[in-house]
Amino acid sequence: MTREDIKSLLHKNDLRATPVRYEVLDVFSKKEEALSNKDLEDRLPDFDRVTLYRTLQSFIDKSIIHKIPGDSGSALYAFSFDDETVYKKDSHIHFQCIKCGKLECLSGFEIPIPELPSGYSMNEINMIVKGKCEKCNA
Amino acid sequence: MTREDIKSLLHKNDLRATPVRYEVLDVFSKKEEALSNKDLEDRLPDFDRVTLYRTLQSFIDKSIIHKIPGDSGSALYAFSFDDETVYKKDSHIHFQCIKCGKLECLSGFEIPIPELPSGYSMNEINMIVKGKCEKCNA
DNA sequence: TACTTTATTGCAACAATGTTACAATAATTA
DNA sequence: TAATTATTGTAACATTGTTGCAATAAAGTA
Ligand SMILES: [Mn+2]
Ligand SMILES: [Mn+2]
Ligand SMILES: [Zn+2]
Ligand SMILES: [Zn+2]
Repeated sequence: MTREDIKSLLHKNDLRATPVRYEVLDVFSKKEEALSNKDLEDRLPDFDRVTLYRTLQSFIDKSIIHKIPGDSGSALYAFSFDDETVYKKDSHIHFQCIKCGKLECLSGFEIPIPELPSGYSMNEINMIVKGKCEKCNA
Repeated sequence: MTREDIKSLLHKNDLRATPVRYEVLDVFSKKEEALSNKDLEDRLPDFDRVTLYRTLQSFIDKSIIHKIPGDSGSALYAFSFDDETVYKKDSHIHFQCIKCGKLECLSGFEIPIPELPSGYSMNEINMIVKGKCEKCNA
Protein backbone atom coordinates (compact mmCIF):
# COMPACT_ATOMS: atom_id res chain seq x y z
CA MET A 1 0.00 0.00 0.00
CA THR A 2 1.47 3.29 -1.11
CA ARG A 3 1.25 6.52 0.82
CA GLU A 4 -1.30 7.72 -1.71
CA ASP A 5 -3.39 4.57 -1.28
CA ILE A 6 -3.50 5.18 2.46
CA LYS A 7 -4.39 8.81 2.00
CA SER A 8 -7.32 8.07 -0.27
CA LEU A 9 -8.50 5.22 1.95
CA LEU A 10 -8.57 7.62 4.89
CA HIS A 11 -10.31 10.38 3.00
CA LYS A 12 -12.84 7.98 1.54
CA ASN A 13 -13.74 7.20 5.14
CA ASP A 14 -13.92 10.82 6.30
CA LEU A 15 -10.77 10.52 8.36
CA ARG A 16 -8.01 13.09 8.26
CA ALA A 17 -4.66 11.86 7.02
CA THR A 18 -2.42 12.15 10.07
CA PRO A 19 1.01 10.69 10.86
CA VAL A 20 -0.31 8.03 13.28
CA ARG A 21 -2.84 6.84 10.80
CA TYR A 22 -0.26 6.55 8.05
CA GLU A 23 2.03 4.57 10.31
CA VAL A 24 -0.60 2.29 11.77
CA LEU A 25 -2.07 1.47 8.39
CA ASP A 26 1.39 0.90 7.04
CA VAL A 27 2.07 -1.64 9.79
CA PHE A 28 -1.23 -3.40 9.29
CA SER A 29 -1.06 -3.58 5.52
CA LYS A 30 2.41 -5.09 5.67
CA LYS A 31 2.08 -7.43 8.65
CA GLU A 32 0.28 -10.66 8.04
CA GLU A 33 -0.52 -11.21 11.67
CA ALA A 34 -3.01 -9.68 14.05
CA LEU A 35 -1.74 -7.05 16.46
CA SER A 36 -2.78 -5.76 19.86
CA ASN A 37 -2.68 -2.18 21.09
CA LYS A 38 0.49 -3.11 22.96
CA ASP A 39 2.07 -4.53 19.81
CA LEU A 40 1.52 -1.19 18.12
CA GLU A 41 2.97 0.69 21.08
CA ASP A 42 6.14 -1.36 20.71
CA ARG A 43 6.38 -0.80 16.98
CA LEU A 44 5.46 2.88 17.03
CA PRO A 45 6.93 4.23 20.27
CA ASP A 46 6.62 7.84 19.14
CA PHE A 47 2.88 7.82 19.60
CA ASP A 48 0.95 7.76 22.82
CA ARG A 49 -0.89 4.55 23.64
CA VAL A 50 -4.18 6.47 23.91
CA THR A 51 -3.64 7.87 20.45
CA LEU A 52 -3.05 4.38 19.14
CA TYR A 53 -6.12 3.18 21.00
CA ARG A 54 -8.26 5.87 19.40
CA THR A 55 -6.71 5.26 16.01
CA LEU A 56 -7.78 1.63 16.27
CA GLN A 57 -11.28 2.66 17.34
CA SER A 58 -11.67 4.97 14.36
CA PHE A 59 -10.51 2.24 11.98
CA ILE A 60 -12.89 -0.25 13.57
CA ASP A 61 -15.75 2.22 13.19
CA LYS A 62 -15.01 2.51 9.50
CA SER A 63 -14.39 -1.22 9.12
CA ILE A 64 -10.88 -0.61 7.88
CA ILE A 65 -9.65 -3.15 10.41
CA HIS A 66 -11.53 -5.87 12.30
CA LYS A 67 -11.34 -6.99 15.88
CA ILE A 68 -10.57 -10.60 16.64
CA PRO A 69 -11.85 -12.12 19.88
CA GLY A 70 -8.99 -13.83 21.62
CA ASP A 71 -8.56 -15.63 24.90
CA SER A 72 -5.33 -13.76 25.57
CA GLY A 73 -6.89 -11.00 27.60
CA SER A 74 -6.18 -8.25 25.12
CA ALA A 75 -7.96 -7.54 21.88
CA LEU A 76 -6.33 -8.23 18.54
CA TYR A 77 -6.86 -6.35 15.31
CA ALA A 78 -6.14 -7.05 11.68
CA PHE A 79 -6.44 -5.24 8.41
CA SER A 80 -9.53 -5.95 6.34
CA PHE A 81 -7.95 -6.56 2.97
CA ASP A 82 -11.21 -7.22 1.24
CA ASP A 83 -13.51 -4.25 1.25
CA GLU A 84 -16.12 -4.03 3.93
CA THR A 85 -19.03 -5.64 2.12
CA VAL A 86 -17.04 -8.59 0.91
CA TYR A 87 -15.59 -9.08 4.37
CA LYS A 88 -19.00 -9.27 5.92
CA LYS A 89 -20.37 -11.62 3.30
CA ASP A 90 -17.81 -14.35 3.29
CA SER A 91 -15.79 -14.01 6.43
CA HIS A 92 -12.54 -15.82 6.94
CA ILE A 93 -10.96 -18.15 9.45
CA HIS A 94 -8.67 -16.91 12.18
CA PHE A 95 -5.81 -19.21 12.98
CA GLN A 96 -3.68 -19.07 16.07
CA CYS A 97 -0.51 -21.14 16.35
CA ILE A 98 -0.11 -22.82 19.73
CA LYS A 99 3.66 -22.88 19.32
CA CYS A 100 4.72 -19.48 18.01
CA GLY A 101 1.58 -17.68 19.12
CA LYS A 102 0.97 -15.85 15.87
CA LEU A 103 -2.64 -15.14 15.01
CA GLU A 104 -3.36 -14.76 11.33
CA CYS A 105 -6.32 -14.29 9.03
CA LEU A 106 -6.52 -17.18 6.60
CA SER A 107 -7.76 -15.34 3.57
CA GLY A 108 -9.20 -17.70 1.03
CA PHE A 109 -10.40 -20.21 3.59
CA GLU A 110 -14.06 -19.65 4.19
CA ILE A 111 -15.88 -20.39 7.39
CA PRO A 112 -18.32 -23.27 6.95
CA ILE A 113 -21.85 -22.21 7.90
CA PRO A 114 -23.11 -23.99 11.01
CA GLU A 115 -26.67 -25.08 11.79
CA LEU A 116 -28.55 -23.21 14.48
CA PRO A 117 -31.61 -24.10 16.57
CA SER A 118 -34.89 -22.95 15.04
CA GLY A 119 -35.77 -19.40 15.92
CA TYR A 120 -32.16 -18.30 15.91
CA SER A 121 -30.78 -15.93 13.31
CA MET A 122 -27.20 -15.36 12.30
CA ASN A 123 -25.43 -12.04 11.76
CA GLU A 124 -21.76 -12.74 12.11
CA ILE A 125 -19.52 -15.73 12.60
CA ASN A 126 -16.09 -15.87 14.12
CA MET A 127 -14.11 -19.05 13.90
CA ILE A 128 -10.81 -19.31 15.69
CA VAL A 129 -8.78 -22.39 14.97
CA LYS A 130 -5.86 -23.31 17.14
CA GLY A 131 -3.08 -25.57 15.99
CA LYS A 132 0.37 -25.40 14.51
CA CYS A 133 1.23 -23.22 11.55
CA GLU A 134 3.25 -24.39 8.57
CA LYS A 135 6.56 -23.13 9.96
CA CYS A 136 6.05 -24.69 13.38
CA ASN A 137 5.04 -28.03 11.88
CA ALA A 138 8.17 -28.26 9.76
CA MET B 1 -27.13 -31.05 40.17
CA THR B 2 -27.51 -32.08 43.79
CA ARG B 3 -25.14 -31.19 46.56
CA GLU B 4 -23.88 -34.76 46.49
CA ASP B 5 -23.28 -34.61 42.75
CA ILE B 6 -21.16 -31.53 43.22
CA LYS B 7 -19.24 -33.09 46.08
CA SER B 8 -18.33 -36.17 44.11
CA LEU B 9 -17.46 -34.15 41.01
CA LEU B 10 -15.04 -32.11 43.12
CA HIS B 11 -13.51 -35.11 44.82
CA LYS B 12 -13.19 -36.95 41.54
CA ASN B 13 -11.04 -34.04 40.43
CA ASP B 14 -8.92 -33.88 43.59
CA LEU B 15 -10.50 -30.64 44.71
CA ARG B 16 -11.71 -30.08 48.26
CA ALA B 17 -15.39 -29.45 48.67
CA THR B 18 -15.57 -25.88 49.91
CA PRO B 19 -18.43 -23.39 50.14
CA VAL B 20 -17.31 -21.26 47.16
CA ARG B 21 -16.98 -24.28 44.97
CA TYR B 22 -20.44 -25.52 45.89
CA GLU B 23 -21.93 -22.13 45.13
CA VAL B 24 -20.07 -21.50 41.91
CA LEU B 25 -20.87 -24.93 40.52
CA ASP B 26 -24.45 -24.49 41.58
CA VAL B 27 -24.67 -21.25 39.61
CA PHE B 28 -23.01 -22.74 36.54
CA SER B 29 -25.04 -25.93 36.48
CA LYS B 30 -28.29 -23.98 36.71
CA LYS B 31 -27.49 -21.04 34.44
CA GLU B 32 -27.65 -21.70 30.75
CA GLU B 33 -25.49 -18.74 29.88
CA ALA B 34 -21.80 -18.04 30.12
CA LEU B 35 -20.59 -15.91 33.02
CA SER B 36 -17.64 -13.64 33.71
CA ASN B 37 -15.71 -13.29 36.95
CA LYS B 38 -17.67 -10.09 37.55
CA ASP B 39 -20.98 -11.87 37.00
CA LEU B 40 -20.04 -14.30 39.73
CA GLU B 41 -19.02 -11.48 42.06
CA ASP B 42 -22.48 -10.00 41.64
CA ARG B 43 -24.24 -13.28 42.26
CA LEU B 44 -22.03 -14.41 45.15
CA PRO B 45 -21.09 -11.23 47.01
CA ASP B 46 -19.96 -13.11 50.10
CA PHE B 47 -16.81 -14.32 48.41
CA ASP B 48 -13.77 -12.32 47.48
CA ARG B 49 -13.21 -11.71 43.77
CA VAL B 50 -9.77 -13.28 43.99
CA THR B 51 -11.29 -16.39 45.51
CA LEU B 52 -13.77 -16.54 42.65
CA TYR B 53 -10.94 -15.98 40.20
CA ARG B 54 -8.98 -18.87 41.66
CA THR B 55 -12.05 -21.04 41.80
CA LEU B 56 -12.52 -20.51 38.08
CA GLN B 57 -8.88 -21.31 37.44
CA SER B 58 -9.10 -24.58 39.34
CA PHE B 59 -12.23 -25.57 37.41
CA ILE B 60 -10.57 -24.69 34.12
CA ASP B 61 -7.54 -26.78 35.06
CA LYS B 62 -9.79 -29.76 35.66
CA SER B 63 -11.90 -29.02 32.59
CA ILE B 64 -15.02 -28.72 34.71
CA ILE B 65 -15.75 -25.44 32.96
CA HIS B 66 -14.43 -24.01 29.71
CA LYS B 67 -13.33 -20.53 28.77
CA ILE B 68 -14.99 -18.76 25.89
CA PRO B 69 -13.05 -16.11 23.97
CA GLY B 70 -15.18 -13.01 23.68
CA ASP B 71 -14.72 -9.54 22.30
CA SER B 72 -16.19 -8.00 25.42
CA GLY B 73 -12.90 -7.45 27.18
CA SER B 74 -13.51 -9.94 29.94
CA ALA B 75 -13.33 -13.70 29.78
CA LEU B 76 -16.48 -15.81 29.91
CA TYR B 77 -16.87 -19.28 31.36
CA ALA B 78 -19.45 -22.00 31.04
CA PHE B 79 -20.06 -25.40 32.55
CA SER B 80 -18.89 -28.38 30.54
CA PHE B 81 -21.97 -30.55 30.70
CA ASP B 82 -20.47 -33.32 28.64
CA ASP B 83 -17.48 -34.92 30.26
CA GLU B 84 -14.07 -33.71 29.30
CA THR B 85 -13.23 -36.20 26.55
CA VAL B 86 -16.54 -35.81 24.81
CA TYR B 87 -16.27 -32.05 25.04
CA LYS B 88 -12.89 -32.02 23.39
CA LYS B 89 -13.87 -34.40 20.64
CA ASP B 90 -16.94 -32.75 19.27
CA SER B 91 -16.95 -29.20 20.47
CA HIS B 92 -20.01 -27.05 20.31
CA ILE B 93 -21.03 -23.67 18.96
CA HIS B 94 -21.08 -20.57 21.11
CA PHE B 95 -23.92 -18.22 20.35
CA GLN B 96 -24.10 -14.61 21.44
CA CYS B 97 -27.30 -12.63 21.04
CA ILE B 98 -26.74 -9.11 19.71
CA LYS B 99 -29.94 -7.91 21.36
CA CYS B 100 -30.02 -9.35 24.89
CA GLY B 101 -26.28 -10.03 25.05
CA LYS B 102 -26.57 -13.54 26.40
CA LEU B 103 -23.83 -15.94 25.41
CA GLU B 104 -24.82 -19.58 25.42
CA CYS B 105 -23.36 -22.94 24.50
CA LEU B 106 -25.47 -24.57 21.82
CA SER B 107 -25.16 -28.16 22.91
CA GLY B 108 -26.11 -30.51 20.14
CA PHE B 109 -24.96 -28.22 17.36
CA GLU B 110 -21.57 -29.29 16.21
CA ILE B 111 -18.94 -27.05 14.72
CA PRO B 112 -18.39 -27.82 11.05
CA ILE B 113 -14.74 -28.62 10.37
CA PRO B 114 -13.03 -26.00 8.20
CA GLU B 115 -10.32 -26.51 5.60
CA LEU B 116 -6.84 -25.26 6.38
CA PRO B 117 -3.84 -24.44 4.20
CA SER B 118 -1.45 -27.36 3.68
CA GLY B 119 1.08 -27.68 6.44
CA TYR B 120 -1.32 -26.45 9.09
CA SER B 121 -2.62 -28.73 11.82
CA MET B 122 -5.69 -28.30 13.97
CA ASN B 123 -5.97 -28.76 17.72
CA GLU B 124 -9.00 -26.82 18.80
CA ILE B 125 -11.78 -24.85 17.19
CA ASN B 126 -13.87 -22.10 18.64
CA MET B 127 -16.85 -20.82 16.71
CA ILE B 128 -18.74 -17.83 17.99
CA VAL B 129 -21.92 -17.00 16.17
CA LYS B 130 -23.60 -13.67 16.69
CA GLY B 131 -27.23 -13.06 15.91
CA LYS B 132 -30.57 -13.00 17.64
CA CYS B 133 -31.74 -15.73 19.97
CA GLU B 134 -35.19 -17.30 19.82
CA LYS B 135 -36.66 -14.96 22.43
CA CYS B 136 -35.30 -11.82 20.82
CA ASN B 137 -36.52 -12.87 17.38
CA ALA B 138 -40.10 -13.40 18.57
C1' DT C 1 -13.18 -37.05 68.49
C1' DA C 2 -8.81 -34.73 68.46
C1' DC C 3 -4.60 -34.10 65.74
C1' DT C 4 -1.94 -33.40 61.63
C1' DT C 5 -1.27 -32.14 57.11
C1' DT C 6 -1.97 -29.51 53.30
C1' DA C 7 -5.21 -27.02 50.24
C1' DT C 8 -7.74 -22.99 50.17
C1' DT C 9 -9.18 -18.34 51.48
C1' DG C 10 -9.09 -13.22 52.27
C1' DC C 11 -6.56 -9.29 52.06
C1' DA C 12 -3.36 -6.22 50.27
C1' DA C 13 -0.86 -4.92 46.61
C1' DC C 14 0.41 -4.53 41.98
C1' DA C 15 0.20 -5.05 36.62
C1' DA C 16 -2.09 -4.55 32.35
C1' DT C 17 -5.54 -2.96 29.54
C1' DG C 18 -9.35 -0.12 28.52
C1' DT C 19 -11.57 4.47 28.62
C1' DT C 20 -12.74 9.53 29.30
C1' DA C 21 -11.91 14.78 29.92
C1' DC C 22 -9.75 18.68 28.41
C1' DA C 23 -6.64 21.93 26.61
C1' DA C 24 -3.08 22.25 22.92
C1' DT C 25 -2.25 21.28 18.19
C1' DA C 26 -2.61 20.05 13.41
C1' DA C 27 -5.42 18.92 9.11
C1' DT C 28 -8.75 20.56 6.04
C1' DT C 29 -11.60 24.20 3.61
C1' DA C 30 -12.65 28.67 2.13
C1' DT D 1 -3.68 32.94 5.17
C1' DA D 2 -7.31 32.50 8.41
C1' DA D 3 -11.17 29.89 10.23
C1' DT D 4 -13.12 25.63 11.45
C1' DT D 5 -13.12 21.41 13.38
C1' DA D 6 -10.86 16.85 14.00
C1' DT D 7 -7.18 14.90 16.32
C1' DT D 8 -3.49 14.49 19.73
C1' DG D 9 -0.99 14.19 24.27
C1' DT D 10 -1.24 14.25 29.08
C1' DA D 11 -3.30 13.02 33.10
C1' DA D 12 -6.44 10.60 35.48
C1' DC D 13 -9.42 6.92 36.50
C1' DA D 14 -11.90 2.16 35.79
C1' DT D 15 -11.78 -2.62 35.17
C1' DT D 16 -9.79 -6.97 34.91
C1' DG D 17 -6.16 -10.06 35.74
C1' DT D 18 -2.56 -11.88 38.89
C1' DT D 19 0.70 -12.92 42.89
C1' DG D 20 2.45 -13.25 47.95
C1' DC D 21 1.48 -14.29 52.44
C1' DA D 22 -0.52 -15.27 56.78
C1' DA D 23 -4.93 -17.06 58.64
C1' DT D 24 -8.23 -20.65 58.10
C1' DA D 25 -10.68 -24.77 56.91
C1' DA D 26 -11.02 -29.50 54.66
C1' DA D 27 -9.51 -34.23 54.51
C1' DG D 28 -7.08 -38.07 56.36
C1' DT D 29 -5.49 -40.62 60.46
C1' DA D 30 -5.06 -42.19 65.21
MN1 LIG E 1 -9.27 -11.63 10.16
MN1 LIG F 1 -19.47 -23.75 25.55
ZN1 LIG G 1 3.68 -21.09 14.50
ZN1 LIG H 1 -31.46 -12.56 22.97
